[in-house]
Amino acid sequence: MTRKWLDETEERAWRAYRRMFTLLESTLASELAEHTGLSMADYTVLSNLVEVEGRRWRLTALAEHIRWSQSRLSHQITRMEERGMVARERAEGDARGAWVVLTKAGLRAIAEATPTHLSGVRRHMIDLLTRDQLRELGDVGEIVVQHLTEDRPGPGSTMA
Amino acid sequence: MTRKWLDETEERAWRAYRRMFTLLESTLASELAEHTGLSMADYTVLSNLVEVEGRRWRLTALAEHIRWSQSRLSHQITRMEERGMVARERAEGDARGAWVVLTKAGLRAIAEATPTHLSGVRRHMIDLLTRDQLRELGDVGEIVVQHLTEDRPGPGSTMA
DNA sequence: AGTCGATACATGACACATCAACTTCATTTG
DNA sequence: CAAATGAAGTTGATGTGTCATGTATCGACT
Repeated sequence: MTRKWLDETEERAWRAYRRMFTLLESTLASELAEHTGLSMADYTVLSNLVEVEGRRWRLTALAEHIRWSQSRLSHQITRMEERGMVARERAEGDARGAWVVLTKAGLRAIAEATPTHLSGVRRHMIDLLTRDQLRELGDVGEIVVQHLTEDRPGPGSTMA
Repeated sequence: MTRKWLDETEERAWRAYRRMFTLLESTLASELAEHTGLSMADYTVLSNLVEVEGRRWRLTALAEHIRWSQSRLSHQITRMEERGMVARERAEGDARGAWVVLTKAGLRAIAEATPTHLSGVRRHMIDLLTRDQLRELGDVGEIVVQHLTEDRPGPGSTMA
């Protein structure tokens, strides 16, 4: 039962990583909610819309990009639509499809939220680390990501 | 709008980190669910119970430890109680309080789940990294964690 | 044209998380 | 010691995610 699965260095890395995520996420989420009224889910959708040509995504493509299930995205878009931040448009040339497009209100919202959010990212993480640590973190992330995308399952995720 | 908030190195680190988490989490969650029928939430509770003296926690203490709200934990415990993995016991000496204790079934469940889970952690992350990278990751995590616990808010989190 | 299997998306039921009360007991304090 | 304050947990309403399924359309093949 008390057999060790990870040695000391490994366990320390794993625990620290996990705790970092938990704390960081909840801090960023509450700062974002407090300053802008957006949830992380909202932010994910909006920020992905704003940084793309035409400010529109096909539902499925976006879902895949942010690793959400189609269903989750569809529900989320429905709710955001009700709040006027995005709109659906029928896709020309494919009568099944639809675009999610950013509205003026959505654009305003993300424009306001971005500084808040990224300054939090900076204060609570980026600025605490050296250039080397940032590079290491990038390397580590990319290694793991690459491993996990060498075919692997699809959606069923938790966030962006 | 296209003003840069993070430089290239910073943005790469941030994106890689985030993507790593998303992928890792969903992979580990589905492997765990498939092999053991437990959710990550179940695993979090069980693993924290098993590694402590007496295999019991006071509700509030556990909630704080894993950074959940009391309410969330209470609901989760109720559901796990229905499945027979944990039980509540009234606390002696404090008639308001209650202990969550691990049951035999819960012990069996976590004993089975741990190898599955940690081998996933290993395969999908630990074994991909060098010792130095593990140490760096540990350092980075601890730096951020320390910063975020220098008073900071409480619960309102998302996971363990 | 007609069938068939895939694709794009929506939906409703259910599981889980969050939020704001609420209950019960402990502790402080005037 | 009574009243107030606070701590420990619970509960129910509501918001959000998941799963299985439904509907429409597309594309290919006959």
